[in-house]
Amino acid sequence: MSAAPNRDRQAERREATRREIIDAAWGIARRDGLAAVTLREVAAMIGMRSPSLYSHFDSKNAIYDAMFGQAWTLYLAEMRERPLPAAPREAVLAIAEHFFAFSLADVPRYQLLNQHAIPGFTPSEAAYAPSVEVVGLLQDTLRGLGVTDGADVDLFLALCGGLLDRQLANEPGGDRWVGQLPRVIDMFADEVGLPGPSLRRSR
Amino acid sequence: MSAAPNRDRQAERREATRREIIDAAWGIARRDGLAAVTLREVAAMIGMRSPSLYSHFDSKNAIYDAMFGQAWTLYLAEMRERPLPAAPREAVLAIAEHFFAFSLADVPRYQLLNQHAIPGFTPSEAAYAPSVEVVGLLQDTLRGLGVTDGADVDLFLALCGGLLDRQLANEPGGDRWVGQLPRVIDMFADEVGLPGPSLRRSR
DNA sequence: GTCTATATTCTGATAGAC
DNA sequence: GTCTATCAGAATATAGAC
Repeated sequence: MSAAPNRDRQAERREATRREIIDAAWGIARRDGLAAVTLREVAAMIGMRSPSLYSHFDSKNAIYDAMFGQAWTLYLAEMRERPLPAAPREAVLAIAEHFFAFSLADVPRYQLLNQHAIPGFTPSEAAYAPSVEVVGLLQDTLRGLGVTDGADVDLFLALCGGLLDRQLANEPGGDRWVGQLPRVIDMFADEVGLPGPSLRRSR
Repeated sequence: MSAAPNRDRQAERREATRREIIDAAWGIARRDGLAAVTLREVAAMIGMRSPSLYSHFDSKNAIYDAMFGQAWTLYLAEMRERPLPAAPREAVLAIAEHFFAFSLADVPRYQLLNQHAIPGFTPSEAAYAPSVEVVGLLQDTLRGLGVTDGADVDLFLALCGGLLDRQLANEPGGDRWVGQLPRVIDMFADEVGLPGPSLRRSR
């Protein structure tokens, strides 16, 4: 019931080209910002002309869409394979630290995933799916640690995003805000009643 | 030592035209978003042609710059004339509620003032000045309430921004995040040691 | 699938008459 | 100060040959 070998090779080649396009777009975004991504330059980076991209993506936004889905899928995979400390308070901090590290490692990626950085772009349902899964996994994980209220999950995301956004907006590259993460996680853990010693004093 | 009356009238007229241009730009931004502001449409809204705008502003970014300065100046004025409750905890909540109301009343304005929403735009020092004054006034006010550490001011801004950003990004028009403001201010007040009863139970 | 060539549209900005 | 006319350039996207 499998397709002919020739078909497999073609599909593989197509997928490889799609990935080349997406990688080139990420490269431009990291170098010059998300808005600087143009079809001409994406094509040029992989030795193509811009119209050829339309053999692989229906539009420019379809490229952003693929980037969005790919990045959330990567984050989901990292979440799944990442071991967590047994102590609830330490575990919540580890989740937040992972999110911070992922975000700070690639700011344009953070802007695409978490801010509305591209005017005309709204992710498709398919690309949105892994981000929904991330939130679901986060909810399950937090529930396992004792955080059962959905509003508490919202609060956790707001606290993390608040530190990250201020850091990136006011002092990119510094740690004036993100350095307060243990303190904020302590506040959160106290608020929702997680046991364990203070994260700040025990370090 | 004053200028001739004719000069005053001319200066007034010039200032009025500048304000017309800025108001038209705000109108477009509120209707279609910040990025939708074009010189052609700004000019059309006040019965002009786009090249005429260059008699009043050096560039499109100079218009954004004036909008930025104007909005922060307005917020600064509102802060100054707004009375605060005597109880520290209530006062901090009132400051945050004012910030939320101002932000939610005009989302594109919030994006211009607090997010990096315009790719090529960086505010000039002159336009930035009132925003620095706002932070200074906030620091002074919080100090008067017992919040003396600069890191605590950073924390306050991160907490407020975190709720606002998540609300606007995920559920504009709702109150799933901003409704948690009293809770978050309670957390902040507890953390920095402000006296007074819980804001949630006393309401 | 990739190419050349081009359509279409829009942008901010400038030149120069009045 | 405002206008007409235009520049110079960018962008996404399409048509059709190969």
